[in-house]
Amino acid sequence: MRRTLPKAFYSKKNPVCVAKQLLGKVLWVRGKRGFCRARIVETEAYGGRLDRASHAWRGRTRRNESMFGAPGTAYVYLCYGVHRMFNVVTGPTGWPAAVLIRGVEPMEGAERMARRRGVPADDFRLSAGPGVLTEAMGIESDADRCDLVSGSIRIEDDGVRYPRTKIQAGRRVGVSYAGPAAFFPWRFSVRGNPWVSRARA
DNA sequence: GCAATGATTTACT
DNA sequence: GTAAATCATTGCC
Repeated sequence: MRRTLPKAFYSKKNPVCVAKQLLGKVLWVRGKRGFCRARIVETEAYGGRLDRASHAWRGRTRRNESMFGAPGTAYVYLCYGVHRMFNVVTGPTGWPAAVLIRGVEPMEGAERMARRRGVPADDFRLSAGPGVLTEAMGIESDADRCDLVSGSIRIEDDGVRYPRTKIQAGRRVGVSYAGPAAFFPWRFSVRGNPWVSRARA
């Protein structure tokens, strides 16, 4: 069983729900240089007017424009001038919310991913971390605003479900500047999975 | 216009 | 543990 997630999956107003439900789903990229699939094992929710950690907290800008776009599209931005971050836009059009994909477990095309990254295919450094998984899967800045329902990057459900006890919630990484929002338990990961990022506290 | 900084990673000491 | 890479955005003059 394999089905591309429909627009309705992404249109829920609360990004936290989508972040939890994305665990176990399969991210799929058909790039100029090949095809790869990987299971999502770590996510973070961002958005709404109260989330000071969100890029949209201060309102709409050229960078975060795509966060206000249609549900089920991509928000890709450059972080620290070095790494690309891949987010899934959620909520109704005009409502700024997104889910950052922070860790994926390779399923298909791992050798190609390994070549891009310069690490062994069975090494977690391949795709455990938001900045490295985009490099591994060949997600570039031109993927910003890409439609995840019909475009060359998609997310599908292959029936895999993690039991509730395997899902871990915790603080988001790298948002200590965000005041109370820094403590929101909006980071979700699969307990014990080696492809979850080694995040600092 | 200029300076500081960040939803990170890696290689150092 | 600390620092560098590297640039768009932001805030302040």
